[in-house]
Amino acid sequence: MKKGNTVCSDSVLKARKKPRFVVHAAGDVGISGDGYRWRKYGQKMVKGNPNPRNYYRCTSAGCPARKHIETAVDNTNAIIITYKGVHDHDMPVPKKRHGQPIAPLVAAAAPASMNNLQHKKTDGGQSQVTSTQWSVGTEGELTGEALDLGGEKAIESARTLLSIGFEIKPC
DNA sequence: CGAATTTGACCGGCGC
DNA sequence: GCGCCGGTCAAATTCG
Repeated sequence: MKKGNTVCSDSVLKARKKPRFVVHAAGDVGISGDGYRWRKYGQKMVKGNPNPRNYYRCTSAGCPARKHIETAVDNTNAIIITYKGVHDHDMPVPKKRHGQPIAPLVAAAAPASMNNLQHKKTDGGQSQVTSTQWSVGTEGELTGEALDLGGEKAIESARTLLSIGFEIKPC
């Protein structure tokens, strides 16, 4: 809609990337897999962070949920997930998956739990922002730090997720 | 064939 | 008032 020049096509023709999607942190596995389906709609290089920030949006129609994922500056193996908004629908069962994923990964639970809290706090449910920083170790090490704007609950949630994450095995 | 991902450009808001 | 940065969209391409 805003795009006037389609320079994009040129660039696209120039050289398309082969690798579909390169995960991120070491052993991330499902860091961004919160059970919902996200569609990447943008990527930007933010100052102060040599790593690009990825913008994801819930594929569900009408769902205002958004997710920003960026790699921590300090720890390249740590990612900062910022959730904005809440899902106004249930967890859509991924059609491509085996019917039902064993269990949502660590990060998976994060947003879900927080959503609950937010829902209570803001009946309107408009500008909720939840930042969660996950540090992924080498193999199955997962450390999560929930940095919320003032939510001990968020941290607790994060903790819960953490536990979940530990119990769940990538594969 | 359908869905998802990638990249560049545009727009709006905020700061100086 | 101008400049900069962050955030979002849309078209094209690729993969399952």
